[in-house]
Amino acid sequence: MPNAELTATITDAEWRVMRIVWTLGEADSHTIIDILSRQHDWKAATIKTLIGRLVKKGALGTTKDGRQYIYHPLIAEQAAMDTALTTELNQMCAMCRGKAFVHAIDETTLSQDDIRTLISHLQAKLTTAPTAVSCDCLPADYEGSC
Amino acid sequence: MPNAELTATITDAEWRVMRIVWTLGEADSHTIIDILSRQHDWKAATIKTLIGRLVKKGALGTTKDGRQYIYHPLIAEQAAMDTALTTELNQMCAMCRGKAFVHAIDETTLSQDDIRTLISHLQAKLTTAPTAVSCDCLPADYEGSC
DNA sequence: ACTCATCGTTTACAGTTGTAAACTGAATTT
DNA sequence: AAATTCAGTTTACAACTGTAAACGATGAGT
Repeated sequence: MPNAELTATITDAEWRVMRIVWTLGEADSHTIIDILSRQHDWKAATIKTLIGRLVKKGALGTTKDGRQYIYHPLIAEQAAMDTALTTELNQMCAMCRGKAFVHAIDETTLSQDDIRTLISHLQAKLTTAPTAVSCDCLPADYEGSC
Repeated sequence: MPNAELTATITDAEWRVMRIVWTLGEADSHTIIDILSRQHDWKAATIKTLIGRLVKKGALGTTKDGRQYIYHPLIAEQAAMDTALTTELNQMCAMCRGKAFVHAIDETTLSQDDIRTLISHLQAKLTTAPTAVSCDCLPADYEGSC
């Protein structure tokens, strides 16, 4: 059950490895290398490096299986995604986040269920939402807006 | 009018600089350094480096004003945010993006107008949305789901 | 004219990331 | 037992990042 708190961050390339292991639940390096060396054109050595780094930073755990290891996630996929997205958003101007969401949602394929969930969360939010969100890019003694 | 297509990416630290210039519309280095050296505890030299890199990579333009420069954005803030968010999302499993949105929206303060816009976009999307979005983490010949 | 304060540019340097070859030890084959 | 084959580990290396000191030119004050 993956749930550890990750110290380091997972890089873009490492993210590809995690997606394979998250989806399969667990995988040996042969499988990971087989899939990734086709998806991208990465050499086996490259993928081995990424796996090694993920183990070292605590994102993947290992179970010995004879000569080789079986890798499994130590962090949950949804939690990693949530954190990555929130971190990205928090870096942006608070005032502009809403429009960024609109754009992202327009660009993303979502299931009917996801859309209904989103609508209901948004409707609930509406009752307590502020009239406006102000720009937080400047210290208090400067004024301005995006 | 900022609109250029950016070749390189803007890093986290550089993003802080851009937010100042985006918000003020234009700024001299003294202003940028004044604000940022307080927000973080960056030395003036650090901020100068970041400004220089942003000019070199085409994110900031300059206008000479006597001995110094006035910096102005060459790329639009909303476009940069949209791209950053979409890029981040596209790196994740398609099946899990909806839940990531739900989490992000729960965590983000949005204005009533933003929420209404989001709801209306979502309602429009609902009519053509698929029943489910499947996992795209593996090649076709492997099966599996997040 | 000389000195001082600046502003922008150069140089610095360690850590991270992408990309991969080389090596090492154990298991499998002959 | 020797040779071969992998799986994992070490080493490599350039580019990018965060962080900053040092330097050089130019305008301002004396």
